[in-house]
Amino acid sequence: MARPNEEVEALLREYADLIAITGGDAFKQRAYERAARAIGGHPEDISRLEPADLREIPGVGKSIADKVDEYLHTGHVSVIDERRATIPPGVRELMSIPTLGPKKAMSLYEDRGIASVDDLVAAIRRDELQGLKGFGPKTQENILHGVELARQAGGRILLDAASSLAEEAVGELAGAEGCERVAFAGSLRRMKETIGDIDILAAATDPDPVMDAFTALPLVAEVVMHGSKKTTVRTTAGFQLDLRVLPPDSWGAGLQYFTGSQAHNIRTREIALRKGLKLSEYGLFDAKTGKKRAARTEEDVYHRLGLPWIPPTLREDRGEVAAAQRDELPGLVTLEDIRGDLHTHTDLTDGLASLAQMVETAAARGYSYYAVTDHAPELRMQQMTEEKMLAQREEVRTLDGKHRKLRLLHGTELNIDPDGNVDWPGEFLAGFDLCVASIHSHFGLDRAAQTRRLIRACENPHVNVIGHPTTRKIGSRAGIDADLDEVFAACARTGTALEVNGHPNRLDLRDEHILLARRHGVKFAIDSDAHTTGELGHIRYGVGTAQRGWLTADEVINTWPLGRLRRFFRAPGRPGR
DNA sequence: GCCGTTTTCGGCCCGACTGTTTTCAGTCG
Repeated sequence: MARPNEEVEALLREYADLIAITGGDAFKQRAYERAARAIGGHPEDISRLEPADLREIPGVGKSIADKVDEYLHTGHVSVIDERRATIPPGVRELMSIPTLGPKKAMSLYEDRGIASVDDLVAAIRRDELQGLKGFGPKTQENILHGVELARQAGGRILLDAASSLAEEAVGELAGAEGCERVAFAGSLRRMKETIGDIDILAAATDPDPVMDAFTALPLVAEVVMHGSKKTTVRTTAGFQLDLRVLPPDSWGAGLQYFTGSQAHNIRTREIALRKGLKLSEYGLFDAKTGKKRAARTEEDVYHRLGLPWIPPTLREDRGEVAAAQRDELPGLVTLEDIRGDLHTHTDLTDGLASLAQMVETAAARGYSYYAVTDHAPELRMQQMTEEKMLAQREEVRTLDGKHRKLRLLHGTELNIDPDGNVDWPGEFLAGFDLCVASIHSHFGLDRAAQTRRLIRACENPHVNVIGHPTTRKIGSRAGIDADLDEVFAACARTGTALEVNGHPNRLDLRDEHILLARRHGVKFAIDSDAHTTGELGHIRYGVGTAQRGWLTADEVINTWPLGRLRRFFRAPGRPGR
């Protein structure tokens, strides 16, 4: 579904880069970058929008809407093709090397004919950059180092890995001399699905001991940049951490600034400007007198801008600032709202912990209900049988009541076959408290077939939740191609919940799909899909993703009391249990 | 190229660090 949006985003980004490389208007370049981001993050499939609707997307005006329309109809944009023809594609590739931007890339091409990363490495090795302005020995060394690092991959990491790195660093820095406060900010605080680098913010009057503690962290392999306000290090795995140290009375403004996103910050700074104020990481100041108006807490900064505090997971410039101005921010679902987990596994199938161990951990998490949903027989390697399932149900009923506040639900995770059928006949399915149904095979069916398949699963009266609906795996498998609008409409019509799977390599549905689905009035289940006791904690990434999709607790069925949840599972059109 | 509670023209976020062109441009976030 997101394909056309992603294609257009990439195209507009390329055009923005080409404008920068060829020395075009910097504001025009930024306008294209902004429109690219907005289209990439737009919840609706843009190929279905009329040009007039395209212009409703922030940052998209007549000129860009026309280009997008041209692309959607012809597969090309003539002015972009023309601009492309003037610059070899490898020149843009040069900009992927850290410290090389458009100016230096163009200078390499114009003065030395360098048009690829390989050309550049060869030129440096042959010492052919002599006399080229801006390319002294240190710069050349940095370029070679940057190319080497890029070739070793590194790249973005998943939320759980980023969280543990950040928590380790924050824990260590908290003990540094003079460190009054320390926290992570950036995309990790916004719970973005992958993290490119970790931003840590500390408050101290004297920054030096904190900086020194940072560069001395055991995880540090290399100090990239070391100043008195900002330091950057790289881990042995090639991952980057930034530390900013600010005066303690700038804490709130710093946290606001370094949490981003960049697009959100631009929005808030524009509001500041209109109010005759200037916003930086040091505080909110009167533009004329320079007098400080707010800085101590994030709440102070937002309030002084005339806004309520905006949760970090919303700060993506997807309309949250306008919603805040109208005082219409959603009351987001929180981890504390979650009363139970509806998708988990045990060692009866591919989990690693016993039912008793999983239940014990669920009870310790304070849940009021907990569903075990082991795999059904069509996932052949799990060798599931009716007998095994019924034996597990006995065990569940026995364990139920061992924990005073925790009710146990016996469920299963069914497999949706290519035709949309699931394991087991209806009479057997009727014995479960709930059924999650998921796609585990035939990922390559065409769009029509996948759409039909998912809708049929929704229409099965025994199916309560569609598990990891797109089946994507971050960084390794694209989601299936289906008409998600049709699928979401079917979920709403049949009272089937969509899962927000919290496993860090799934996060499925993802934020943008959640935004789209909730327009249809769908309900959601935030699940861990845990296969170990520790993975029950993954539900927090599901909550983060749900927040990024603007979900309120009422839209999430596993925030409801058990009675309401059971009524939802038996809603009209569904068989009695 | 976009946009509007100062504006349909004239703005467009702001600061840190590095390397090098010894006073600042380029890059980054």
